[in-house]
Amino acid sequence: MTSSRATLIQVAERAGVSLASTSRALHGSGASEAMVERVRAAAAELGYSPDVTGRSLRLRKTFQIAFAVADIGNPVYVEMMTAIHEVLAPHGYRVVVMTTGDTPASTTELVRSLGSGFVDGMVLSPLRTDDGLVRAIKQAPVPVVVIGRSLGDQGIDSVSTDSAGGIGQAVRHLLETGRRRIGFLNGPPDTTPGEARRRGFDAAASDPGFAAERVEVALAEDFTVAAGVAAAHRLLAGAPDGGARLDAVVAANDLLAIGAIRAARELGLSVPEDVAVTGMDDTELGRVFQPSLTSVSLGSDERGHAAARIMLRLVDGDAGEPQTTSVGPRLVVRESTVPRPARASAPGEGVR
Amino acid sequence: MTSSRATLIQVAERAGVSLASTSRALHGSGASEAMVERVRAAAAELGYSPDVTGRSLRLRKTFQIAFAVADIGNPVYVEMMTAIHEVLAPHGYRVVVMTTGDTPASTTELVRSLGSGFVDGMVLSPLRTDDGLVRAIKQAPVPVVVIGRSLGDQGIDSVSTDSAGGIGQAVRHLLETGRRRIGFLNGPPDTTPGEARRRGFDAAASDPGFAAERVEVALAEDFTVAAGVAAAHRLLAGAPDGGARLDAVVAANDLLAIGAIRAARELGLSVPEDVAVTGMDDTELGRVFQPSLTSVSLGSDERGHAAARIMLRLVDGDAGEPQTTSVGPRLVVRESTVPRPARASAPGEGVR
DNA sequence: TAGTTTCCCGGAAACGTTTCCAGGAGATGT
DNA sequence: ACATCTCCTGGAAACGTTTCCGGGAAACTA
Repeated sequence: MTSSRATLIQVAERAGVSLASTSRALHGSGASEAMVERVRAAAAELGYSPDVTGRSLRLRKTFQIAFAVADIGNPVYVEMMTAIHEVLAPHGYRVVVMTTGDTPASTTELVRSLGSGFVDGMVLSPLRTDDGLVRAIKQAPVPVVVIGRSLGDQGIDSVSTDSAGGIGQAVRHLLETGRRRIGFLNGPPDTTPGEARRRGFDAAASDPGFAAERVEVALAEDFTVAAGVAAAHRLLAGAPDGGARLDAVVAANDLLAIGAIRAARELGLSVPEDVAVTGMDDTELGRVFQPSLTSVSLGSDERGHAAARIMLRLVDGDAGEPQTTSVGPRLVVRESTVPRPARASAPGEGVR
Repeated sequence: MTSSRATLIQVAERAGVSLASTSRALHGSGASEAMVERVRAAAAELGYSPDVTGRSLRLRKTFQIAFAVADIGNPVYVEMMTAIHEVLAPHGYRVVVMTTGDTPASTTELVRSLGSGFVDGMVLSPLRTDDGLVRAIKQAPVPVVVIGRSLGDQGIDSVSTDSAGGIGQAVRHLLETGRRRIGFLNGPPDTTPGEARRRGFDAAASDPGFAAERVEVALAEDFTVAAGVAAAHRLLAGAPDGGARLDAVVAANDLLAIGAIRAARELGLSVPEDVAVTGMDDTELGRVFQPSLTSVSLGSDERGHAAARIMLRLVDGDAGEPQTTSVGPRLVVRESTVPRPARASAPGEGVR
């Protein structure tokens, strides 16, 4: 917190050369060996470090990428952010975290604010989308890569995953392991993830091979453990018509799944013996939980990586057609669905 | 991704007034009512939004604050980041996430890079510290607030917590609930948190009222669940001299604690009946775990809030003496230490 | 040796904004 | 009616950097 910093002009004076040469010697090309040495020495003496705001203004480039989600505390988004940072940092880009708010309108406002030019691009994972948001993204003054929905046909670069298909994988797994009375624990259906999960479950349930005898659905107020506990209680409290109790719960989310396990325990049911539970997202939380959680991985880190790589391509001016890249869902079977755990691996397996 | 954006000059031309007046009309004071209206209209027609890089250059202010830690995926740091963002965003500051690397040297390098002026300040939580880092922080060209160690006497603004005292609270709690053979599961002792925990345990163990009959220590390779499992196995495998097995484990961290619970289960021990386990940090993970984890809260969000508020004060030029503010540790008793859970509250208690 | 190319260097402009400064117009006071 | 003051406006400079452009010297070719 000391003396004001040295500027390029001062370095130039110190080295006794022009400003232009100084700049060239430090960054660009076209400087003689002697010049480079001389300027370097002067810069070192003065402890010069280039000012990025001046640089940004001239270059029209900030070397910053925004990452915007509704809830930066959500483990899934944390994983994405980490992945994005991993890819971007080595290329000299900084990551700015932002929150979208819950509504399409607030998200749209955020996208519009990109006009201020504080970042070179934005990786966005909107919780809810509408036409206005899509329009805003298309008109954004900097590249926007969307994680969550395939908007390639809309002319928007996006990284998607087949979470609907993932729900299908979970359902099939439960049927294959003998479950017949299946509850579907979803979050708010007006969100992008909620809508996709619902679609996935409906598709699975209308499959010819769908052998379930009983199906019930409950909606949690949001994608949290607490909401999951409450909704799962309704699901597991007992069949309203006196039918047999559910023996499996497909949760839209690891947090909801853990809520379901908790509710089951509170009702005196054991997991997986009495009721099997599947989650989605394959979070650390689910991996270390006891019983460890069977979950559909949606490759949060892969998606983050992919989005970041697309972003790098875009900010380097390599435009090309907007495209949707997709990472496949992958069921990871753990203790919460199979009575004799398939834990053939070493202690602490799946734990980082 | 369309036409290049409108500049203030274009707004001025459109409004038919000078550049200076345009700027004043939009931000500053000293513009007539008519002028403001006229300029506003022109700006609206052109869809003008001010360019922050130009603004930053002139104002010598970026409205950005860096948040730097070793591992941005760590739940504790995520909580801090969220808290910091909550405080700063309403004041118009953006948060830039950065990683310090594992060593004091890499952290020092990061602090030095602040000379480039891409942020107005940095909230830093270094994993390891040395004299060079302390010097670099003191000489940093922008305010730095350190979370983790009290460096107020070194002339550095910092937010600390008494994690050593927190370990003491955990130990006392275990003694009070009848435990007598206590294991201490620490992380790398050369880290700031590791060192503080060790100090705390040593202090507790040398207290006159320390009634334990047996004490053992194990060091995990890092602060992760996997490392915790491995180290806890050593701790719980049985006393080398054939003495009675430990009946309590004080872990330096929630992740290590969960590792310990897992190891206990693998050894056929039940928690908390056979062995009680305490964690530290009071993370979401520990709250939803089964058994829910008795943990010492170090107020990650409080610390984040405090650091952000100090930062706001600093960037607003209100210097004052560097100070250390401290938030107290707070033991939260849950199922992992008391056989008959004190869960008097509603289902899903402590779960967000 | 003269002409041509290559290589470096310095001057100056530009990126978009805020603010200092001077001046003009109108209002107020005597 | 004149001086003084207040209020508003426009010109111009400044923040720190990169890069275009022109020119001079050196190196090459014929």
